[in-house]
Amino acid sequence: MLRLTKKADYGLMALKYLAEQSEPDARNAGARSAKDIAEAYHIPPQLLAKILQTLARAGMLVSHAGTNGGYALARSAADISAFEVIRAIDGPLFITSCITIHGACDLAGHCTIKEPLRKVNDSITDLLSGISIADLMEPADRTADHALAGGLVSIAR
Amino acid sequence: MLRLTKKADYGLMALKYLAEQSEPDARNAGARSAKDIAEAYHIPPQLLAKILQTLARAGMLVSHAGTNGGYALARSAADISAFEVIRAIDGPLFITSCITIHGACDLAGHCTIKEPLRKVNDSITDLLSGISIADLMEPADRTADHALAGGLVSIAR
DNA sequence: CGATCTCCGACCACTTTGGTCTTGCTTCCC
DNA sequence: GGGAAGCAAGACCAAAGTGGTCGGAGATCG
Repeated sequence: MLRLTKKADYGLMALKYLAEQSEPDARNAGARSAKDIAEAYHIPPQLLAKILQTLARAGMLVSHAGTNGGYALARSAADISAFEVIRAIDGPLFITSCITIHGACDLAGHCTIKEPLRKVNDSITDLLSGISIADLMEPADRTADHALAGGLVSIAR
Repeated sequence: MLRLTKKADYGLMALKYLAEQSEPDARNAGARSAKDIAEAYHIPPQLLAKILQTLARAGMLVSHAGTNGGYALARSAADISAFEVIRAIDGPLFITSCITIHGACDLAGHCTIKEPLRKVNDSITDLLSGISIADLMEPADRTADHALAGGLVSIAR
């Protein structure tokens, strides 16, 4: 269905939340517990915890255990792309099922449509790569226009 | 995982096959049985049959029962977009799970990332809408370049 | 008219996803 | 140093969606 999973959704929301919280001041190093984030968005705490762990393992977040611990962005919000997040959570994304990591189609010579679709796949990848967590924080309208017209992709209607 | 299902893959392949077969001459009105197409691509015949039924119901194919019957394109290959096919088979595609047909997010006010992602969603929709079955038939390299550079989307690397 | 071919709709099994529970480890505060 | 707060990591479960199969209904042609 060409949709990204709820987990990826949650991950993006959490990153955006962390980016917002850590920005205004460095009062508490921007560390927020998984529970806090989960409550802010009304999502299952334990599920979010697992997602945050994944992102921490992928190097996008740093975790701090113990009292007053939590998660914080490992990098600047502008340096984390939506594609990176989705890839970390949902795994490598391939638009067609016949495109494997080896680039070989399981239908060998029969599948003749994979090449054009691979181009589409690349386009989507590029599109998502050009959108950072920082972009998500901007006012809705400006955000997309910025991301789309800001040098990466332009759509001609 | 942002992937389209095998069914959609099969559907696109079948449409491409029908477009190719019906093009050179109108010997048999371009009608091909589901079994023929399935054998050509080595995919389960009955599964393909179901997919073709769906496409027929969506108005992209016309079916003809009985001996020497089969399916044929209802329109020109250039008038059928990849998006239309995917939408018919996999249902409406929404990149985020919180974007419903009503446009309302199930997390009410909490979900703050849906607006930027909706733009991404629209971009992908436009991208797929600009690719027709006819485009799939062209030589691989020219195809994507044509579809991408041919007025719809341009990628700046 | 009837045999055969093809479409058509319901049905079933498996994988993936979303979500929960349990256990253990690390850090901070008293 | 002991306990509480919080992360880490694993198994586990239920629901949904996907991939695939089966038997019947209807049309065509000899």
